[in-house]
Amino acid sequence: MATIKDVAELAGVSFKTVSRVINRSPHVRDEIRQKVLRAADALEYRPNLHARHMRTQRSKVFAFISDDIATTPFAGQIIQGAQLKAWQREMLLLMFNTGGDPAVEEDCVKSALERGVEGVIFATMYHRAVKLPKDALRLPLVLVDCFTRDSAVKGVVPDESNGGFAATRLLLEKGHRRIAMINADKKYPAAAGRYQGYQKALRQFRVPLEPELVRTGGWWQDDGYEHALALLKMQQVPTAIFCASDRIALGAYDALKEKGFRIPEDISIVGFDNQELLAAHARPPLTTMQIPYFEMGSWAVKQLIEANEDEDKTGAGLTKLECPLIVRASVDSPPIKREPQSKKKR
Amino acid sequence: MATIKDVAELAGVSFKTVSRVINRSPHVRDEIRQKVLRAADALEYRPNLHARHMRTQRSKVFAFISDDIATTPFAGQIIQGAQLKAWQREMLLLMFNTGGDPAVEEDCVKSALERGVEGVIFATMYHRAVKLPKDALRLPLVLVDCFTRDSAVKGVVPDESNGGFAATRLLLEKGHRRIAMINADKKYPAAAGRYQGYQKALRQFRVPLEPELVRTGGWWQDDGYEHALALLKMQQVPTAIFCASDRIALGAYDALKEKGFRIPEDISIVGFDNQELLAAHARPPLTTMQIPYFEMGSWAVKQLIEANEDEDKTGAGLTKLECPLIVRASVDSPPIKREPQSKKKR
DNA sequence: TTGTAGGCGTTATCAG
DNA sequence: CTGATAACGCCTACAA
Repeated sequence: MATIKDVAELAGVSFKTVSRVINRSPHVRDEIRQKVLRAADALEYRPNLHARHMRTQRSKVFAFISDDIATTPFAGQIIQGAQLKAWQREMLLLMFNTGGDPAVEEDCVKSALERGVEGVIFATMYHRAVKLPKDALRLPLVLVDCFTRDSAVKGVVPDESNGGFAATRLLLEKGHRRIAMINADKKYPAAAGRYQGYQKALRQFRVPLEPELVRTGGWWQDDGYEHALALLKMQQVPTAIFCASDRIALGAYDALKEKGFRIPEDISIVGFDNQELLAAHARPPLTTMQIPYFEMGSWAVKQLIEANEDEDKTGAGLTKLECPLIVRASVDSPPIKREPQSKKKR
Repeated sequence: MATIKDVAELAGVSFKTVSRVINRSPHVRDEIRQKVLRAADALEYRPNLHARHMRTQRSKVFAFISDDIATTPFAGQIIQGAQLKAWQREMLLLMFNTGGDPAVEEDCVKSALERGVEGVIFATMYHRAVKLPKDALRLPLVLVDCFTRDSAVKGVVPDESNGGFAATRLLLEKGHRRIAMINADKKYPAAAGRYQGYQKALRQFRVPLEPELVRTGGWWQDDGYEHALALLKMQQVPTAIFCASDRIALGAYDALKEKGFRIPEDISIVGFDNQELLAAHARPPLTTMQIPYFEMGSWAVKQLIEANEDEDKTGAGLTKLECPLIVRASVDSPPIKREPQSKKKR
């Protein structure tokens, strides 16, 4: 690879002049600038960023540390959000994957330190509390989809509660009054938040919360299937179900279809996550809440960049990003009320 | 951050001795080594890899350039495979995302060059032919899930044909003789390969290929649904369907269920991709072929490392990695043959 | 507007 | 076994 000196020699100037041209210093005669540019082009010169970093202490690299990138389809969105924003500022992302192992996490931070990264994005693949690896705070740090118990670090998570609220409100606005929720265990912040939103919406519409309409279990299709089945066996079947995940919703789909209920004519369904693969291609396509993974990734990098530019913009605290409603075809008005009927399989 | 000289001073030795200790040179007295190690520890010394790189020309970084990481759930597996293998060798991955834009691809390569990466992994999110960005060949390069028309570059793709063969063979071994295939357009190497395998298996079992059993369209649930519907309308309904993707298979699921066919009692189904989210949690869980994304990522990095160690191991050519069969519950023997029945909805 | 000296933190070479 | 000196490619400070 050609160096700055090679270019200087070919252009017949000192290497410092080349340096000025490369760095867009205004103090170079235009004629000379052209000459240098031509020489650089001819030699296919590329500045060596490692060398530059040694002088400037700016590596133009962030570390992206995640717990488990492979098992969830969301990782890509966070990464892309982060990557795109970084690319705009000519920054790059160095990938680390810890598998959730604290020892590996420490090694990652160590490695990031050795490479002089200018900041760290620490991302988890589901919304949860984390313990920071040692030394993590020696660098500018932003948390994505997670938080520390003391929230002493800057971070971003989805606004679960508002999401649950919006999902439930949609159903209420359509006229539903008997709305079930199939939730996951409330030990998950996502489940707890979405449930809060559900409650709040009911309250706002003065619909009493009926505990037997709220069912709790796992995040998966099976859970949705079983709970939906139970819901369908009730004396008075709900006219709508808010599911805490798209997977739960699709499990519910299976149960409803099996029992001969039509979606959305008989029962409306709302999911959560907007997993393209599932939600957009279900029959009927699923109305759901999107989690702003892309935006969280992008937001994190933005914070890092701003903190780098403005020393005092470092700060702490948790930011919540809105979950947009994705309207598809699984929600409609409730069926017109008939004479109370004895429950039977149609 | 402490430097090698700080450590030397604290330990009361020359900085070169510290360097020796850091680099595990055997030519240091043990007593001095301990002293240096203690000093390094006390100062929390970390070698500056940029500085090291300047001397050694070894950045210990590979570039991972992908076209579109966010829209497919597979990206994470490739990345993790690559990342893990790299991590074993103390190498890191620098992420680039091109969005498929050739101009951006060039910028990525340029950027990779500036940062002195030791190799490039160029990955696409579905199996296809690519044109290499300019200058890409100035670096050791490995293609993942794609290939160049002239296959002058080293690369790795799934063995689609063998996968299609194994899927079909499973069905044949179970006793099926009337096996439909719902495929995607054969312009996709994946579709073409899987179809080849289907043909080969039939041939091997001396089952004549019936063109009306082979249906072609897109990769999605809708396609599977429509084609399955058409298949069910045939005079003689197939006893098994090999679907070129899990999404197609799940669309077929919907159609079969709607028409009252049971899986696998009436009709067996095999998919392709092993998308955990879809296949493992379908009702019934879907038997399918796994695409070795993780292995491809890992393989790519391994090649790069070996090429770095052995100049002459660079070479070209396409490697095909096996697609393992994932047995779940959607395949069984064909139903016992009855009197030919008039086709009717059950 | 241009050029020279010095140093960023390492490792390589070669004496001692 | 240990240490002085040079070099990697670039940028900063200062001088011309």
